Amino acid sequence: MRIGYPCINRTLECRSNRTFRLKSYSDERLKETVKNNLDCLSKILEFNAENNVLFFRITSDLVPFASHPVCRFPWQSHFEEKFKDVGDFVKSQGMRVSTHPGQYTVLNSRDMGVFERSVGELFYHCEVLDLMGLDLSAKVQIHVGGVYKDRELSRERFAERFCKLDDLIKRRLVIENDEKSYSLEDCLWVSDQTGVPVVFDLLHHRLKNNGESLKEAFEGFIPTWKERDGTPIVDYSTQDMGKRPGKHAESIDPLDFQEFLEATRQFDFDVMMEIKDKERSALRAIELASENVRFRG
DNA sequence: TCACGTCAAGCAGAT
DNA sequence: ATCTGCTTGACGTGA
Repeated sequence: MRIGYPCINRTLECRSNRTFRLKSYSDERLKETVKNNLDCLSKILEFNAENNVLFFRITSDLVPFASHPVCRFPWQSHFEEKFKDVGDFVKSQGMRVSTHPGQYTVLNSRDMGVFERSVGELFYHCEVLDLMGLDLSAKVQIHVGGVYKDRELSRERFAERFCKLDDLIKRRLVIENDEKSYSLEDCLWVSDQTGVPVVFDLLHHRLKNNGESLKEAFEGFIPTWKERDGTPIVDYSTQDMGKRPGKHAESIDPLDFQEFLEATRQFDFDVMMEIKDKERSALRAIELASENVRFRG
């Protein structure tokens, strides 16, 4: 079991998700921002290594506007060495990284323009992981997408679109259950049609499910991960009490996390701690999990 | 230096 | 019809 956190480190001064306005785009601006972001990513990964954090989600803003037509600069070749260095460090530490393209990536959209832009965005995320020289356990995680008043038809459209994707994308893509539209059951259906692995999001599952126990849920999604996909991934978070359902808690609830570990102890998986205070809760989770024999840290 | 309106993009659900 | 939230605040103009 590896434990990690998404995108931002609040202890360090630097940020790997610096961006700028589209209107102020220039190749120079892009170069400067990407250099900053990659340097900071290195610092975050070094921090993680020192603290036994072996899992990390890389921000989608690493290369701002990478999939936008305005960006013609060959950032791939310009930063080739740097990407490779980051990837070498990840590998040397036995770490795993993932990415999570945003809400605008909708593979099953009825609008072909949206679909095509989504493919471009997925291509960018995969390119970053490829440039780092990482194996196929470095995943790109998205939701199934829109419902358009017909969930079955729309999840079917996702499956059809997925099958036609370039293998470069297909081999890294994984889908995650969400709290409104597509439950674990829907994701497993899509996985059955396509072979895509399923990330299990605990908070989303608590908000939208089909009555499965935690054990049944794990027995469902774990087998969707094949050897080359690496260890199955779980997004762990808890509800921010008193706030809108689905809002992530400010910090880890140690008791809930320990209960969760206990309830799932027969399974091997990596955990992304989706908690607002980022690395702080990840470090606490690692402490708690260290008492558990499964933890590789 | 700071306040605050706006920021590439889609969709669903609430207001 | 308009606003809010998503993984989430930060950019950048104007005073």
